[in-house]
Amino acid sequence: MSYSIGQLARTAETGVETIRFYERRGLMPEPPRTSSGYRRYPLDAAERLRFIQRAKRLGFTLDEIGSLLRLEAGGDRAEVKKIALAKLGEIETRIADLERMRATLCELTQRCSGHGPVAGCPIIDALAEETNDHA
Amino acid sequence: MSYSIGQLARTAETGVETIRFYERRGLMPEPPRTSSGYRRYPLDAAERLRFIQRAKRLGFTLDEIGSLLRLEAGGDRAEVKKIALAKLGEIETRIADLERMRATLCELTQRCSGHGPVAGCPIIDALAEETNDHA
DNA sequence: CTTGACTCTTTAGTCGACTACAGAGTTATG
DNA sequence: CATAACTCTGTAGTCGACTAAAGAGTCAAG
Repeated sequence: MSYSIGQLARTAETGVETIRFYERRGLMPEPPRTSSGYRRYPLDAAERLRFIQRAKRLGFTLDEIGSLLRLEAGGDRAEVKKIALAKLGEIETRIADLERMRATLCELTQRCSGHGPVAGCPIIDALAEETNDHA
Repeated sequence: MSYSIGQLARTAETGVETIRFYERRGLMPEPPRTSSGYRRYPLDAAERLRFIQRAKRLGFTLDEIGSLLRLEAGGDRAEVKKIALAKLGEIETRIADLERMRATLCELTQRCSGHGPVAGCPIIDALAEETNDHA
């Protein structure tokens, strides 16, 4: 048995267009075709799509996922770990950036009474002031 | 005195194209022009650009910054706080998402020896396995 | 007065990951 | 066998925030 692209999409809970897009991007191998040109997918194609989805949830880009898939099919474990550690570093940087924003916004929203005119609003003041440019 | 667009760009440490882009987006008001059509900016234009930059660093989109600028010129403090709280919520959501990724990646990279073939690599296994689909 | 730096408008390209559409052919169902 | 649902290719649009480039006009310095 094999899947049509629509069956595969339903099985892997993704879109038909997405599968074709992944094929163009080199993430999904080109499947065999029927005589009329329809794609026929082996059953494990769904697992490959799931792999992609899980990797996406971990923050990997499609290019990185492409590398991981190539490594899966015979690669060095060191390479895999390198990619994962790089991603971990990126994510930690993004968290740190967001934490800084969170801290500032948290403080400003707490200091803002939330009523009255905008004059003297700590939030607007923080954005407008020419001092305090170290946020 | 007033700025040419290039002088303003240098003063506010941004690009000429960016200023024109902000004008099109409605973030910067259309300045008066010289007889030959060159933009002449009042000195406080630089402060408006700084406002935009600070707001961007706090995670606001250009549309939100547009709202904040409109509120600055006479609005309700409640509106400002509402926007800021919404942004704070967004950021906390993004942090939570990233923390989840971080935890998973952290665990996987620690469990991965980093040498040998890819077979049995915990990272690849986690992505490939049909179980454990709750990350 | 010439040269180079600046500015003008309009249009298009970038990144990432899709998503949509047009127009044509194919397959499955009643 | 008609019709609906599916699939094909190729192209273009989306979001957000710019960035670049083309081609023409303007301004300042020597």
